[in-house]
Amino acid sequence: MGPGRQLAPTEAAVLGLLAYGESSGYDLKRAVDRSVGYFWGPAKSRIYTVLPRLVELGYATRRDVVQRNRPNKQVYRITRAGRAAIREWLSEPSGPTPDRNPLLLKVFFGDQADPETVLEHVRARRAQAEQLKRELDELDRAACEGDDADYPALTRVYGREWAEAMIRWANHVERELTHSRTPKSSRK
Amino acid sequence: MGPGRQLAPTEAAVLGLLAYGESSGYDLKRAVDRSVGYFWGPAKSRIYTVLPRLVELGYATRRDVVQRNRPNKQVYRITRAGRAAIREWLSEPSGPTPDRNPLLLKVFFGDQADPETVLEHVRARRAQAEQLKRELDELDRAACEGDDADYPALTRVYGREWAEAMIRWANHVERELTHSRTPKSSRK
DNA sequence: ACCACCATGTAACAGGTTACATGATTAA
DNA sequence: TTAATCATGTAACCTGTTACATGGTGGT
Repeated sequence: MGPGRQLAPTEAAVLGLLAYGESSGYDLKRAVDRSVGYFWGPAKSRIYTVLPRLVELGYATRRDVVQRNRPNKQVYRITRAGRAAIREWLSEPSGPTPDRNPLLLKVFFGDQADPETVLEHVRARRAQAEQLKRELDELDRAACEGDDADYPALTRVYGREWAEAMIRWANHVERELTHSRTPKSSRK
Repeated sequence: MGPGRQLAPTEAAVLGLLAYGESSGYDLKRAVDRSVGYFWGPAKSRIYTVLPRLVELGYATRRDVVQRNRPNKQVYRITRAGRAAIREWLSEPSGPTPDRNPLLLKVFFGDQADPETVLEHVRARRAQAEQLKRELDELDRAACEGDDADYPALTRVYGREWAEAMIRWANHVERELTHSRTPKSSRK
């Protein structure tokens, strides 16, 4: 038994979903897209790579399901060790923020291009944020289960908060970069 | 001359900083930390790896600087092709959002641990956000140059907006998860 | 006839991290 | 004497991506 090097995020995501019931790689890919997809969206190939790994580690078992009229499946089921592994992972601190924002990099060096270029990037990102809000509304409607602590709902609230911050910022950038070519430092 | 496969973010960051004047890997590491560090912070080894690459691509030149009383340097200077490469990179759309938020993953699966665990993560993140705000204030004070379009300042505004969204969200989570163990769905 | 969905995987590559290795000078 | 700063790099590893490969079934 692996004494326990800790879980990578995708491993944790897959294992976490597996905790709600056994499923195949194909199923998991869809489950990911419909749940954690907007803040953790691995390629399907990654899911298929991760699953045998989890079996190796003793965190899941694999079972062959024969089907007629469609391809057979490999169905995975979480083990007790697997559940322990998630709890373990959940209790470890997640490293600092995930920095890494290529858009900001482009804005930072914006003086090496013309303002229009930067504006396009920012507007595109704002459109994405608006799209995200719509998707979150969709998810809210689809979920709508709960009373007690609804954790997925909390992540949707985050998504919305993030999207709104993004939109506010985009508007700010637009104001700064368009009409007001006047020397002005309106530090908020 | 490389016809141009496009720049990776770290390459762009290094090249972008090089545009303000020649410098060594060591200098660049510090420049990164003091400028784009809070949204793009590569390890120093990455910087040292990237620099010779940029020379290979014809985007920078390297020059040996002999020093007394301290180690010699390799000093890099951006070329005309290098400047063109940044403009090129700036004009390309940056892919969607960088999803990838391990903290949210932990929150999402929060029901597989106890609420206290989740709260600790969220509080830790809020503390980081508050720290970031302080650092941004610091940077604002240090910068304070400009009239005309001040791009770095725009990225700091983003940082602040992000931090504040994070703090609001953390407070929300705290309210939801602490005293109110009551079945309630206060969809904002 | 064609496309979408079901279903699984491999191979090549990219982009990054940590840890290791070295060594002089200067300030406390 | 001990630690920080200056200074550069390599090696091993991890996590992830895209593109490729295959093939039956069911709806339009």
